[in-house]
Amino acid sequence: MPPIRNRAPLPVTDCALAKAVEDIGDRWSLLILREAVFGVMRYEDIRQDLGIPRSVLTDRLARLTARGLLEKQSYREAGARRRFAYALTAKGRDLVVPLIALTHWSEAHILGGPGPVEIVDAQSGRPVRVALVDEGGAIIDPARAVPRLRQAGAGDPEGRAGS
Amino acid sequence: MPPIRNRAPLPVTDCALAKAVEDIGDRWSLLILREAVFGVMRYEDIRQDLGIPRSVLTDRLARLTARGLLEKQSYREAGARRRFAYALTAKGRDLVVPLIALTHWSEAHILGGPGPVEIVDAQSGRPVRVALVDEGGAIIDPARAVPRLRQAGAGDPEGRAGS
DNA sequence: ATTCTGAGTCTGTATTTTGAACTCAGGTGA
DNA sequence: TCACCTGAGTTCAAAATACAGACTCAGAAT
Repeated sequence: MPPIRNRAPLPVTDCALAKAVEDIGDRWSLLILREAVFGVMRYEDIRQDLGIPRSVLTDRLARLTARGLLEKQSYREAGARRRFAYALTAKGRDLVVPLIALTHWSEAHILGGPGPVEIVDAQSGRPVRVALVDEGGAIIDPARAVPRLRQAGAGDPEGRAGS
Repeated sequence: MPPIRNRAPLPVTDCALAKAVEDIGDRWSLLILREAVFGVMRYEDIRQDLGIPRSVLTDRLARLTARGLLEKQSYREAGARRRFAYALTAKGRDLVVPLIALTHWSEAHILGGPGPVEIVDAQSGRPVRVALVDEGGAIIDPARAVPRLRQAGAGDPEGRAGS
């Protein structure tokens, strides 16, 4: 008899995750952002890396730009024509943490082992991973993380996670 | 003059993120998983919380079950008919870290402030956040995280992040 | 003047999503 | 026993998206 609840403590419309999904909840956006993280920032390069249809890429770049994750820059290399690059904004750059988290999850549960790319600290060169930490910086086991309503002063009116 | 690269260091087909996107890269899957984290595990309940069309919900539950993120359990409460619950598997439960990371990102960059739900350590009751940590447990600034190919022994043939 | 390339646009077809109606089984109340 | 209700889907037509491929257009290079 699992802890089944029949209603979430919060309408989905107010949910931060739902807003995030509007920005990046489709088959291509996260992959486009990953390209940008790797420094692949031009239309043709992205298209060939991903094999994404042109019309979809055009649309996604426009959407990601409109939402403030990418910024379209035009630049000119010596003796070449003007070209464009879609660079990560601060908002887009901050997505690296969720991106790394998802990648590690996929390596653990889909690939079944470490993938060919790892994330390291540029300073020390040592690999980094994603963890839950409390205010003091102590690492918390994800199984102990539970959601709680911020508003009400009550102790635990809602929000016990399934884990 | 940004560090533009014209090819990613790894074909997208080999990319862990691409596999993850196959599982959860659409408008509904993450929201369904969030429901499950909150303990909302039944077809009708999820449907009403999310406002998702029935045919899509049926399809997504089947897909998430087939991919091993959810498990369809049938159970019977006293004097009621047999019903079904879609419970998180270990694989699904481990998605809470990316989910929390995305939620925090959305609060920071879309909502513009803390949302109504926070994640706390069930033991201490203190809020937790997502961070990059190195092997020693020290917290690393995301701006210092860079991708690197695992295979080749070379120092830094590829993979400088845009940040 | 012709060719090439990057960055799109356009078009016609295939897939998905949506919303609404319909099904079906188990249980309840009369 | 019969009519009714509810949960968990299935079915269907219409609308929205995705896709592949051809086409456009401007600036350089030959």
